[in-house]
Amino acid sequence: MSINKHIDAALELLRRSPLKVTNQRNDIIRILFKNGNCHLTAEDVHCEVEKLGLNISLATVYNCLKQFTNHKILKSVKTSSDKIYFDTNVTAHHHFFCRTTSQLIDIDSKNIKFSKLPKIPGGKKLQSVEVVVNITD
Amino acid sequence: MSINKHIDAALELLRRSPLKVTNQRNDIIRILFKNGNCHLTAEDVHCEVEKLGLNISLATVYNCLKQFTNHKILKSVKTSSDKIYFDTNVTAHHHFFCRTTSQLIDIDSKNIKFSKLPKIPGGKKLQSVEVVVNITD
DNA sequence: TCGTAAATTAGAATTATTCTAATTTAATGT
DNA sequence: ACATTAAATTAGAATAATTCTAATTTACGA
Repeated sequence: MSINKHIDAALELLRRSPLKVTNQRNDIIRILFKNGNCHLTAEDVHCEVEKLGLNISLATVYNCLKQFTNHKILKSVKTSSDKIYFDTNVTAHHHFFCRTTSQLIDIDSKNIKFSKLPKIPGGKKLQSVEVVVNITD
Repeated sequence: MSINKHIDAALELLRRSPLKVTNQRNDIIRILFKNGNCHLTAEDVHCEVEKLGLNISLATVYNCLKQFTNHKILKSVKTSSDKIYFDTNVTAHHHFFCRTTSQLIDIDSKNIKFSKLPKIPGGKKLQSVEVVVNITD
């Protein structure tokens, strides 16, 4: 068991999920959550895997990130960049996206409030409201 | 000259831009703007090109859409889908994105109001605030 | 310990998009 | 009108991110 609360919490989510607990999944969770909240691409994670000398294929990295997202261990974020970012913060929140550096920064949901929201089209259900505040250098 | 205001306005924007006015660009503008506000992918546009028997290559469709976006004749929208949607509405506004049907629906900016927005990180400049209201069937 | 469904893997395939390099064209100045 | 030239068009190759395939391995409940 690690000393890192974020890692422990995520490992716990994995154990409670219907997903099987494998060495690869444990390793990937340790990589993702070791620095608290962050935004990593599949390639970022795979680089870290290589750096640590772990043998986890790129396909497995993609599979795990997708499954973790399906099971609310991660959240995926799309921006005007062409990569998928995986966010270790699964609570409702928003993002700054810097178009110069392609960097994502969390915005706590208490820092964005709406005084007006539109009516949901008939027959549809609200799922989530995502705000991206685009910034530049 | 067409009878369609949207088409005429967009053709006018093209003429006023530094871009050269070509048959392909005029044709693509007619396809994009004939139905007023809409959200099309490059593939959508190319299908319509084929259907009309116009000979415009896919590469040209991509080039034109990108140039139109650079010159504010179009706006590009990224969603949790993996395609770029091109929006004929270039004014500030937001979107519903239906995750079931992959359909985009405009939200007029007067229907979303903020009572609180976050402070922009130091050294950065605000570019735009984009809201996506995700919905499902 | 066994059985089986799920996970992993290497590499191929796919998808959307961009690039390349040769050809054609639009718009400018004469 | 005509030549000039930078921009646009094109087919097809290339790229980049991601997903798929099919064979092998593994986790874990019975």
